[in-house]
Parts: sequence; structure tokens; C-alpha cells
Amino acid sequence: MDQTVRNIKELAALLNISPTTVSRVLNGKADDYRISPATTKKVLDAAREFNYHPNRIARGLRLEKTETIGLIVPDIANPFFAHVAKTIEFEARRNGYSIILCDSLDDIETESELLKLLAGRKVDGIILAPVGTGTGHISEFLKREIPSVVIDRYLPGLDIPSVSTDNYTGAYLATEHFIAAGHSRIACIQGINGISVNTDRVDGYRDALKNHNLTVDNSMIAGDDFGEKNGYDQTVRLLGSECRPTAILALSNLISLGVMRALSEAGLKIPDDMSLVSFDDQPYSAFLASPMTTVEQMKEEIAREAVQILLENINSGRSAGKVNKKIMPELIIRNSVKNMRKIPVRDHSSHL
Amino acid sequence: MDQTVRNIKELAALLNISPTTVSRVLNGKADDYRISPATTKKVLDAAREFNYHPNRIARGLRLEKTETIGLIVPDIANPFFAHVAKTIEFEARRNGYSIILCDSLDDIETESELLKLLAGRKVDGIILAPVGTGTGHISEFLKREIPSVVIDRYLPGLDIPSVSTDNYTGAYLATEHFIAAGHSRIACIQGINGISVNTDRVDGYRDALKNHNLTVDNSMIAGDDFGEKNGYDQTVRLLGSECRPTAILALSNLISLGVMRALSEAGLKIPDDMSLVSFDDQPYSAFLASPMTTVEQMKEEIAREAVQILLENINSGRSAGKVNKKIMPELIIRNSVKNMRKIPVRDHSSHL
DNA sequence: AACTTTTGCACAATCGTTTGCGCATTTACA
DNA sequence: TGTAAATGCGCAAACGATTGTGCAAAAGTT
Repeated sequence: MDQTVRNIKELAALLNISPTTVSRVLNGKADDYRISPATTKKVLDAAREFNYHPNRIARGLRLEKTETIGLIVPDIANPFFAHVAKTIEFEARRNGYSIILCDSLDDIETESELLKLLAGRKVDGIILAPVGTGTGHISEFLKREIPSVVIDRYLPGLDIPSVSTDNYTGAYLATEHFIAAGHSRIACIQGINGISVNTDRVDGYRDALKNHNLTVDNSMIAGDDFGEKNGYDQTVRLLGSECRPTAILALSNLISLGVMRALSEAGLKIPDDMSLVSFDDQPYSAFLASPMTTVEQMKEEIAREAVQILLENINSGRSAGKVNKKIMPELIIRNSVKNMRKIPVRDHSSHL
Repeated sequence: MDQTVRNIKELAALLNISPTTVSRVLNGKADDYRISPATTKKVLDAAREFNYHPNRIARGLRLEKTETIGLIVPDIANPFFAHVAKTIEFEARRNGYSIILCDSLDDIETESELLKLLAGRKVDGIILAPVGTGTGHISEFLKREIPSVVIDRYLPGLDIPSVSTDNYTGAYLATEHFIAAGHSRIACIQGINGISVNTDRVDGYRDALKNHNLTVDNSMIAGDDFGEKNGYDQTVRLLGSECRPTAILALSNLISLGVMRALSEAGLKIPDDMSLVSFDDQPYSAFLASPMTTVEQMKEEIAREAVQILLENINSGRSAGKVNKKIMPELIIRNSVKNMRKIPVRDHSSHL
């Protein structure tokens, strides 16, 4: 019959043996405890026949291990985090772990509560994409000794490994791309000041200018938020400034949406009237009015690295050394940068 | 001192009372069991001071309730599901539940395994966005009597509530929009044949044509997948057909990306050379070469309804009646449809 | 004062596993 | 044949909470 058995005791009773033996067989410890091949087979067959699966809650209680990983992101609707989450979930599952998804709503208070929540749920580890600038709640959390990994950023001063994009190089390459096309008045619309993602990018932008003997004009570095509105506002401001830039480096995809909206309202075209490079490649990037040149972050690689480091720390009982892994981004060149040297630019509009 | 207590026994020992009393106080059952106000206060204070939180695994084992909801989506990187997931997570958390996120990778075999996985993890309920056309594994799963809700689609014949967009009306409105602009050769690039999402949309498209006395040409209903490639392939085919359509209704955002790529490669412009309306509004929809008219699904409402129905079923111990809730979509009119009646179309490019 | 009722809390079982230890029984060896 | 080693498996405690039942001590009643 297609009968079902609810727990190990029932299964043991059916076979006239003890739960101990059943447990040992099912956990592959038959040899260690000298369970006979005959009994072993009997148990395995019965487990299959009666569709028995151990209760993972009871198991978790006994073993103090839930095979569960908490994932906290600022906004799962943000394509970047959604992609990362997808790979994290995949890699985790491949290793027997499930993901508890938490959205911190870009709110540091929520993030703090989520850390406690996950601790209460006894997750075996946490992958955190932190929000904002404060880290007090995180260092507080680290006292609990739950293996954790930070992604997307790194937190100087905290003893926690991280996996993030090499943002410095990304911005450097993008800026160099402008310079190579003959731009010299290049603006940079930044996100939240003070977090590593942002400062690294700004530093890369600055250094690229310097290394090519261009002066860094601080009025060309504007903004304070990764959102669309900031992109819009700063673009409006830049367009009204005395010495209007010819190119804009947008430090997030949302910022670039704001830039495009402002340009569109001002009747300006990309790349003819304004050049634009944006961080974060998107599925639609190739299909914009002008296919956009972007700095693409290697989301899958970030996710894979994060899971791997976390699992190592979980298995080794903590901290296989504090690493700050940087993943190199890729500059995807399309057609949103005007060549100021008047040499015709090949049309890349079909480059995906 | 800022000491911490690991379990209820330690806390009880500290106060010289039994774990029983501590448990009762912390669960708000002090009155039911006549715990004195003095003791109650003592417990509450100590719990706070020593930062005690009950072990949810142990609790889950005893109560047979994990306060956990499984969420299975075909692709969390798809903005539609990412948005829905965000709201589901928020609403669930508001009610004390956490989300275990599972990505079925658009694979029915994986989906089937995930259902078992979640059952083994003793989730209190499941929200499922099903994949493909087979439902055998789902009806098999329903025997486990775990409260569940289907989103994005409905499954005729299965006893499971669902929350989905009123796809029929969405497609009907979009098609009518074409017709109102003077189109009569309107193609429809569809997704997976046989699932409710698709058939409802195709039916809406068909009925809109019929009700306006236009003939339905079956060669104008093409495709069999919600992906970008299908959009591309079918568009290429349609462009090569004898009687080329003047408008395309794309039944998913990915399909419309494929359509755009094919049009772009053929040197055709939207809306001048081809009109396009797509299902699923996206953040970028307003910023495309031509801001796109879309059928927007009310993701948050879908998510909220799904969580609410699920929680009701969980609390009532199953099935508050099988509902098939339909959420009305919204037609967002931008500028991807050419007015064939030669009356100039107002530029909506700044409409967000 | 004797009895009943109320008050205040604790005992011990239970949820479903895992595991250290131990105990028969069989086999090996001299 | 007697003893040592190997074989095969079970007992019972433990993980950390919840809860039906019970039992003293205090308070109330006549």
C-alpha cells in the first residue's frame, strides 16, 4: 500500500527494531555501528516504501543545526539583489541548505531586527547585504558567533568576511572609457556617501581623471542616494550649471533612470547631447533609446563566493580567516557614449 | 551585566522557579494559570535583562508549528516575482512568519522536489507560482494537507485557492487599445500554451477582436514560451509573413524584449513601423526607445491577497473555501502604439 | 476548629531525533 | 572446551520548549 509513516518510531515498530538502528542506517552510520547488511537493506527499503523522511525540526533541535541560511537584502525587487538571491538560493540548496529571505526595506532598524529574528530562528549562517552607514547593530550581532558573510559591500573595522564588486576598478574603467572618447567634463552622480560601494566608485572615478591629467572638479561629483529621484535632481542641477558636463557616470541603475528622465524632459538625446555610463547592467539596457554602456557586476560569482565562504565557516566552526573578496566587474560597451574625437562610432545597438 | 541566557531552564534557575512558570508567563498565559503579578513581573524583567528568546526550533517541534511559509517561484530574478516576493515577505513577517524562498528554475521536476523539501521542513503553508503544464505532483502534494495558495495562475481541477491577474480583461483592454488606434492586423505572441495565464490572455485578445468585428487569424497567434528568444523568433517570422501585422501584443515582458531586438535588427522603429503593447510593466518601460504601453499587474495586491488567504487557512486549520481571486490589471498608456487614423498622437514619453 | 475553596506554582510527559554506552550472542582462537 | 574478540543492536538521556494534572499552602466559610 502507498502508506505513510510519520516518525522514526513507527517505522522502527513496523520492522521490529529500535529507532536507534533506523536512525543510524538512514544517516549512513550503519558501518560505524555494525548494523548488518540485511537490517540495513530492510530499513532503507521500508523508508522508501513508506515514504519516510526525518522530521527536520526535531533533527535541528537535537543537532543544533537547521541547515538554513538567512539572507537579508535591502530590496529584493532590485534586480541586482534578485539575481544574487537566485544564485545564493541555488548554491545553498545544492548543499542541502534552505534560504530564509528577509527584506530590510532599506531600513537600518529593520535590518537590526532581522538579524535578531534570524538568530532566534537558529539559522546556521547569514548572508547580509547591509543598508545605510551604521554598523553598531552588526558588531553587536557578531557577538552571537553566527557565521556570516557580507555581500555587495565591506565593513571596515568589523570582523566579518565580505564579497563585493571591485567598484574602484569598475568606476575607473568607465571613466577611462569616457576619456578615451575625448570627454573631459565628466560628472559623477553618486549614491549614499560614506559606504564602501560609493566611496570606492568615486575614488576610481577620481583616480582615472587624475591619472589622465584631468582636474577633478568637486561640483561634478553630486548626489547622496542610489535612487531614481537623486539621479533626476542632480541631472537637472548639472544641466543648469555654468559649465555643463558632456558625460555622466551614474553610480547605480536607478540613478541612471533618473538621469534619463531628466534628459528626456529637457529634450536632450543620448549620446548626442549627453553621454552616459551606468553601473549595473540590466536586461533592458540593450533596448533603451540608446543602448547603454554599463558596468556589469558579476552577480553570480558574488553569490557563489559568498555561499562558499559561508559554508566553509559553518563547517569549520567559524572564520576561515577574514577575507574581503573583490570581484572584477565588466564594462559592457554599447552606444551611450559620444565620441568627441569626431571619429564615427560604430553602432552597437544590437550588442546584447 | 549584559549577560545572556541560553534556555528557559537557565532563566528559571536564576529566578528559583520552574521552567513551566517562565514559559507560561512569556506566552501570556500567566492569568490562565494563576501566576502572581509579582512572579510575572520578575520573569518578564529577567527575560529582558538576560536577553532571553525562546528557541524557535524547540518551540516548533513541540507545537508542530514553525511560523514559516514556503514560497516557490519559477524565477526570482524575474521582476514580477521579485516584486511579489517582496510584498509576501513583508506581509508574512508582519504576521510573525518567515519566508523560505525556493526558485524552481522554471523546471517542473525541481518544483516537485521543492514541494517535498518544504513539507519536510514542516512549513505551515506554501505559496506556489507553478511552472509548466503538469499538475500531477501538485495534486499529489495536496494530500499532505499543508495549507497552500497558488499565485499568478490557477489550476482548474485542483482543490487549491489561487490569486492571479484577470488576464482575460488585461489582454482584452490592450487589444481594444490597438483597435481604437485603428489597427486591424494585430499579432499576439504567446507564452506556454495550455496554462491559464496564457489561455486567458489569448481568449481576451480573441474576444476583443471578435467583439469589434475583426476576424481572428490564427497565424497571428504565435509562439509557445514566455522567454525572450520566443519573442525574437516569432517576430522574425511575423515580419517575414505575407501579410505583416501592424501591431504586436506581447504576452510577457521578456517576449517584448525579444520583439524589440528583432525589430531593432530589422531596422524598424516603434511605434512608427510597428506598434507594441506588452504585459508586465517594468521600471524601465517608460525609458525605452519608445516608452512602452503595458498591461501592469497589481503585484502587491496579489501578494497581499495570497498571504491573507493562506494565513486564514492556516489558522482555521485548512481551506476557508476554495477561492479563485482575480485581480484587475491596469493598462498604462505610453507611446508604443501608432495611431493609424492619422490623428496625431500626443507624446507621452514623459509619462511614468 | 474543621472543612472547603482558592491561590500559586511544579512534576513529568511529550514533540521526533540522535548518540554514548552497554549487553547479549556469536565467532575465533588456542 | 574455555576464553577472548567480534558482531549486532537496544536503552535511555538529551536537545528546549509546552501543558495536563496535581499538590501544598493560604484564605475563606460556618
